[in-house]
Amino acid sequence: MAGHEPPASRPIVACAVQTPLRRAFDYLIPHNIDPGAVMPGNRVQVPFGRRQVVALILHRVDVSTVDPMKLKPITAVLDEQPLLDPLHQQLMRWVSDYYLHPIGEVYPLALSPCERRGEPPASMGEPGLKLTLRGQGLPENALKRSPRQAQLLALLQAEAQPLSALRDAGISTGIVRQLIAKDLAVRCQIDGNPAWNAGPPLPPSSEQQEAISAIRDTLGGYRCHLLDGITGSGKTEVYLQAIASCIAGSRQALLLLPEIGLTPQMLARFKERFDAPIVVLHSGLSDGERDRGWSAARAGKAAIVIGTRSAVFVPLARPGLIIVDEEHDAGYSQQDGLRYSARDVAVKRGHLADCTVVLGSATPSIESLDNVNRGRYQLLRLRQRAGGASLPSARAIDVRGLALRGGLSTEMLDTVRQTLDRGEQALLFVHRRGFAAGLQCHDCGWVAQCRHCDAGLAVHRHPIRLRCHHCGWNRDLPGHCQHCGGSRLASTGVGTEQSEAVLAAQFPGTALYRVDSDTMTGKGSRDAFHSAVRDPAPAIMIGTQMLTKGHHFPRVTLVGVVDADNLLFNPDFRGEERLLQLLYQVAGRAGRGDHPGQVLLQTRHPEHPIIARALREEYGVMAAEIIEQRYQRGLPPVGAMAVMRCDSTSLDQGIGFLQQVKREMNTTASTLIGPLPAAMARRAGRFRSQLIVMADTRRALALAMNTLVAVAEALPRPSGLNWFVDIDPIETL
DNA sequence: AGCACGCCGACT
DNA sequence: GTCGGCGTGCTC
Ligand SMILES: [Zn+2]
Ligand SMILES: [Zn+2]
Repeated sequence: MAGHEPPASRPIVACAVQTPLRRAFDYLIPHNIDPGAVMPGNRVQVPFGRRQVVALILHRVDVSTVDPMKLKPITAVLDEQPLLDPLHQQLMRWVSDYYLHPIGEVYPLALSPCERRGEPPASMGEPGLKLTLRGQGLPENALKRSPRQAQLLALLQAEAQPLSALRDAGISTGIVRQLIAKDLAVRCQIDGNPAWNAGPPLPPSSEQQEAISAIRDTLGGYRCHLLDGITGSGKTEVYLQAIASCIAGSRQALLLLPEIGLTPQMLARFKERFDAPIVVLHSGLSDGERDRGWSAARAGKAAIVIGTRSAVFVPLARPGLIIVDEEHDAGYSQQDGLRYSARDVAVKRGHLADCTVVLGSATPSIESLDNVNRGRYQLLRLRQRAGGASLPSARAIDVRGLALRGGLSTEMLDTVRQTLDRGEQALLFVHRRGFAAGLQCHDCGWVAQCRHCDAGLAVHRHPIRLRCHHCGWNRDLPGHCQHCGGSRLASTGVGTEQSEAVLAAQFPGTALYRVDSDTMTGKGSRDAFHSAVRDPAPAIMIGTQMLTKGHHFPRVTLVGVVDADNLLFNPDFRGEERLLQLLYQVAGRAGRGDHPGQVLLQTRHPEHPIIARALREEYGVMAAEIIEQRYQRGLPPVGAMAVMRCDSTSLDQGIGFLQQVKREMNTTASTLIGPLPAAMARRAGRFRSQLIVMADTRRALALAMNTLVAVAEALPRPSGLNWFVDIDPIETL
């Protein structure tokens, strides 16, 4: 079909087509399309197999390696101007190369939902309503017979209104429709506030001032700062003032947060400070909202973009500053599809686009601290808490041989009581949700197992069921042991529900909040909890890690870690780093403001080096020791690591495939470990295995991984088997 | 991943 | 007879 005319006479372009295939696809530019209109970063519609798809132009191709008879022509050019500027194309190309992910799946991450579908980019303004000429001609007291319509008319007579503002004013869409039907009003676009102003800053401490100045001095070029600031030291104020400087130079600022739940309070703080367009981008928004925010960011209309990990890919017309808050947080690492670290992409982006990058954390990652040591990042430290509040005191409770109620020792319960008696609040951290971690037969040791995973089932009370926390499978609570028939079944390990029940009985009448993924289902429950927390009355908060993320608890003076041992013997090489970060983050919730805080750790291993010293030493001292250990053991940040993972319908199939890949790799520049079954080999009915790759240098790792992927691609793929690679994996289990 | 083609079992 | 099961092969 394409071959009626000598194809070589037409120009050829390489395109990123949305497909998991790890290559670009070449297309001809037909006669009816001006080759000048086909620019890199433009979207085009192309035939692909038997269907038409949206693709992005990568570059011109002088000599295609594809059989000329197979080349097809582009169907249509979808954009007059490229949606991705050359720097952004370079970033997306880097992501594809670095993470060894198909280019056709990487490029669309820089597009909004409607752009991915091939639709025109969204217009920037907010959808709104304005009066027609006829509506403008009405007298001020018109529509008296219909008070709601009159109210809307009055609002519109003042000025055109965004639909969201009308909703807030209590005007239903029905009223809007009625005015439109009467030809008094029409839908329109309301442009955002064009001002880029910052309100007065809070007076900074000398440390904050130093940090702000250091960041300010590097604006306009690439520099990465690590803002190492203990909880309550005012990192956000540093962000605000650095951003104020950035937008004063009419460059845009991008602030990344590790999870959606942190955006509302950050946005509130930003709206208070800035009279400037702020765009929020995360997966909790509707497609339309994302489309509009995306357009505003790319057009340079948005002064500030606040978003979660995927927002690192949003095009910005004039990027000036990229901030990654809580940079140590695992939420920046995507765990499926393209396995990227938004923090690492942010740093690369800053480097390519000459932006200043700020990584902020109270517990910086080992990688970032190492980058400071190597002189790649500049360290900015905040060591004082606002208002001079003192750091919490920490103590371990040795619970060996103690009678526990709901996992709580008498000492813990007594300290909770004292805290409440002083009119203060207590926060208790339990590692698991549900009532108990497992169910075991007292007579034969049988443990209730998930049908689809190599994992035990957790006991839940509301409703009463056994539930797998890895796949969601659940069953009723058995009355008898499934192995010996005995009836003495006992729950093992404590979950949030159990501690909650004990606390409710011990402290009747005291406000008690449980925060885990079972109670924090909707947006409403989260909001309700956060407003409850601001209530100064004595209260107990109990929950999982969810409770530790970034939130402010001004009245909490006691933090209890109910089962500190849970993270103690994690075989992953990042286990200790995780534990340390968790302990310091949890402790950071205690004693803000003028009340000193205390932290209690319940443990059966009080002699464990981390438990014994954590929270007495500074985080940085403990982290330095972990870095030292990593160097001794030759683990990241020394050299580089990657994993090829496999999931399949049988374990042998996965291991066999990885073995075959390993056999065909004759590398000396890297070390291959495995293949080995994953820590939980069977999960949701799939068997997981992995091949770990370690190399002394990034370059050697990239080389090895490229070959590894090429080998795996060339191998026939057994049905039901999936493989993928994970560069800089956050866990190797 | 889609989406086709293709070749064998149980339904109108 | 054909509706449909998913094996395997291809996409510029
Ligand atoms: Zn038994
Ligand atoms: Zn399961």
